[in-house]
Amino acid sequence: MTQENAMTNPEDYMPLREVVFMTLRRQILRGELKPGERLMEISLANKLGVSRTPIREAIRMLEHEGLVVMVPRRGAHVAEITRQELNDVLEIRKTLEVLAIQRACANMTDRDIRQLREAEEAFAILVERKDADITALGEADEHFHDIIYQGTNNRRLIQILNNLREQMYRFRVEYLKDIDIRQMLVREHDAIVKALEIRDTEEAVRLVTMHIDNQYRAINKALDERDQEESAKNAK
Amino acid sequence: MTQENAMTNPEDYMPLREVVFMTLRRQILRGELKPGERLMEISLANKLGVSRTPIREAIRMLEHEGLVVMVPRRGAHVAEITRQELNDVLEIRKTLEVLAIQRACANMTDRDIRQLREAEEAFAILVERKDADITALGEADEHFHDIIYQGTNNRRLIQILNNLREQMYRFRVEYLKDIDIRQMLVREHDAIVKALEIRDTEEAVRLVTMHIDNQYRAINKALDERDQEESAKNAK
DNA sequence: TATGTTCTGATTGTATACAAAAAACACAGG
DNA sequence: CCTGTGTTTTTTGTATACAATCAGAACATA
Repeated sequence: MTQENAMTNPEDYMPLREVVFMTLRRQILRGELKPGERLMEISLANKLGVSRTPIREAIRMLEHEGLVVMVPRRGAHVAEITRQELNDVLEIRKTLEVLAIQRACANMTDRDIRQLREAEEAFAILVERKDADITALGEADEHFHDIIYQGTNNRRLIQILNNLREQMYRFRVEYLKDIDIRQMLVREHDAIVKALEIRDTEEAVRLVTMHIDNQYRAINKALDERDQEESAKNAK
Repeated sequence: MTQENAMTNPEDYMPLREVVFMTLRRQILRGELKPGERLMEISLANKLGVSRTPIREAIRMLEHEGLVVMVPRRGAHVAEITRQELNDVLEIRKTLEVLAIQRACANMTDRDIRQLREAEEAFAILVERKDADITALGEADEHFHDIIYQGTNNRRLIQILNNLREQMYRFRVEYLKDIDIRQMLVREHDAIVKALEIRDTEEAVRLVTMHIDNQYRAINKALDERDQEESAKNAK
C-alpha cells in the first residue's frame, strides 16, 4: 500500500507522520503493542525522536484504520478485538474474497497467474523449512493474496480487502504456529492457482470460500486454546 | 461555534477536529467543495475560526475516508471520483448489500421491521411533495438503509457500507432530481420491506440486487447527461 | 476504615512559531 | 515574444508553548 507509493514516487521523501504511522502500525500488527495498551503522545514522541505533531496525525490515521481507539481527552489505545468482531470481519471478507476471485479469474493475464504460481511456491518452500519465522510466513501469504487482489482491477476492493486482512494479521502468531495449518494453507493455495490456471471460476469460488471457512475454524480454535491457557493461569 | 454545546452539555464534548471533520465532510458530500478543489489549511482555519492543528487532523481523517487526497508538500484537495471508481464502488456495494439484507432478514425483530416501514413511508411522503429539497430526500433514503444496516448486527459491515454509500452521496444531486427515479426508489423500498415482512430472504436479495443495478444505471445516465452538457459548453 | 476533598502532576487539545519546500512573480537576455 | 533564472510569497511540515482536563495522591473528616 504505502510501499507502492514510495515505489511510484521517484523522490522517496516521506512525511514523518507516514513513518510514525507505519512504525506504529507494524508494532500493533506484530503484537509488540498489545490490545488495550495506551499510546501516550509524549513518550511515543521521545521514543521515536519526533515531536507530538506527527504522532498525533499518525494516530488519527490509525484510528480510521480501526487499529486504535480514541477516547476524547483520555488518549488513544490499541483497539481490542473481540471474537465477535473477528467473526464479523471474516464474514465480510468471505463475501469480498469471492467477489475478488471472480474478478481475478476474469481479468488476470496468464502472466499474472504465473506470478501467482511463483508466490505460491515461495510460500510452500517457506513452510517446508521449519525454521522460517512467522513474520516471513505471514508476508509470503500476504504476497500471494495481494497478487489475486491486484488482478481484480478494482482499487477500492483491494483497499478494503487489505484493511480487513490487516485486522487478522494480529492473530497470525496465534494460528500460523501450527504446522498442520501451514500445510493446509499450502494445499489450498495450490488448488486455487490450479483453478485460476484453467479459468474455472466456480471451482475457484468454492475453494476461496473453503479457505476462509478454514481460517475461521483455525483462528477460533487457536483463540479457544489461548483462552483456556489464560483461565488456567488465572485459576492457579 | 460549538462552545455553547460543550458548555450546556459537557458530556458530548467534541474535539474541534471532529467539528472540522464533519463540517468539511458535509461540504464535500453536498458538492459545496468541488472535486479537485484545494483545501488550504490557513484559509480553512480562518474561515472556521480555529487554528491549523484541528484542520490538519480533520484532513488526515478525510484522507482515510477517501474524500480528500494528499500530495506531500503540496497539500490536500477534494478527491476526484472517476466513473470507473464509482462503478467499482457500486460493485462492492452490491455484494455487501446482499450480505446485509441476508443478515437483516435473519436478525431483524418485527419491531425493527415496523420501524423500517415507517422510514419507507416517510421517504414516500417526501417524494410525493414535489417541493422537498434534495438533501432532505437523501437523508430520508439514508435513514431507510441505515435501519437495514443496523439489523445486520455486524458493526464492521455497517461501517463499510456507510463509507461506500457516502462516496455516492456526492452524486445525489445529479440523479435524485429526476422525479421518475424518485418514484422508482419508493416502489423498490416498498418491495424490500414487504419481502422482509414475510422473511423471504431470496426475494429480498433479488430486490436489493435490482435496487443497486438500477442505481448504477441511474447514476451513469445522469453522469452521461452531465458530461454531454459539459462538452457542449466547452465546444461553443 | 470508608468517604469525600483538594491539590498536584500528567496528558490531551489547541494555538502559534519557525523551517523548508513549492509556487508565483519579476526581470534580464536571447 | 519567449525563456531561463533569481527572488519573494505562500504553503506545508514540524516543533513547541500554553490551556483545559483528568487521574491519582495526600489529607481531612465522619
